[in-house]
Amino acid sequence: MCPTRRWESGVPELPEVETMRRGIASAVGMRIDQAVLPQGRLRPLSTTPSPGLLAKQLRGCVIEGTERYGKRIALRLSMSAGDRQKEDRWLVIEPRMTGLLLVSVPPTQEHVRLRLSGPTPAITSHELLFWDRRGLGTLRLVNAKGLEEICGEARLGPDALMISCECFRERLCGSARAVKVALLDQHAVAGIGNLYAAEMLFLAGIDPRVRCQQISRPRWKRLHEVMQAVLHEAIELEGSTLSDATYRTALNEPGRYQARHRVYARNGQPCQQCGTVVRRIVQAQRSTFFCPKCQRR
DNA sequence: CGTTCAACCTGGGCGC
DNA sequence: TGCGCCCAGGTTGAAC
Repeated sequence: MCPTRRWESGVPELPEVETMRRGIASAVGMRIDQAVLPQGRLRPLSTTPSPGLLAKQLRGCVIEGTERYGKRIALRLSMSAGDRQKEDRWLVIEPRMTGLLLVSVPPTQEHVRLRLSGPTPAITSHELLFWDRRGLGTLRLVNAKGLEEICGEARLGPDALMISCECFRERLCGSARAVKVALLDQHAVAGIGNLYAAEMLFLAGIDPRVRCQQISRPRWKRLHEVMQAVLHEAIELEGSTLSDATYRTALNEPGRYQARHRVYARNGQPCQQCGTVVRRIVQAQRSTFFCPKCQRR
């Protein structure tokens, strides 16, 4: 395998989505005066028949708060005063591969603002933008029951940042699957994607091919610790941006956790800990990166 | 139960 | 220089 090949993606996983959620805090308390949705994008709008209707339903709603469920963001919306009899709704945003949430940046002395059109979205004041280059992301407007159906525990496992060590182990330890594959299962634990799975397994010293059943209790404890440490550190550094075409913060800036990557996309390069060449294998049709010496069965 | 595969997409890398 | 194929990965759903 050519070591120079760039396995760069940098898609929104838990740290990136949490950074987006924190980044749009300025929109909380604001009313949606107008929603403009592109026609023919944002594919599976299962609970909202068309972008036009969704735009109509959003108009007048007040953004009351933001929540995150794994890799999804839910904006809690209340109806405007005239519609007070209606129940709260949630706009559930799933960025998937290339979805971005951006807020307008109040102009300051340091900014030169050029309003342009083209491949990047033009940002104007007091706007919240969802921009998705590849159009795989989804927006769904649901009530409390709908939120439970798509983000509840029947659908998503406990959030990786919140889950206790015991619960984490119990949900995974009986599985015959390779631990790397199991970590990506959002029904088991929500929020982990391909990049952070590789990083946490490296730090825990666990071979990604080991079956969950074969992992000892102390190693589950270690994995749980490094999982939460990695996710917290990645949130502090506002996520990972591996090429300028992918993830950005809500202020359209790159994340900084990529400087901390130990194995992801480093195949062919020496392990920073032992010098062994980092390997790339494929598990469940996804790239897995690991150090064959530091990570043991 | 677990896995494999295809589909949804675009843009960058690479072979020819 | 350029055409066309391959590939990244989150999620779903079907087939085995």
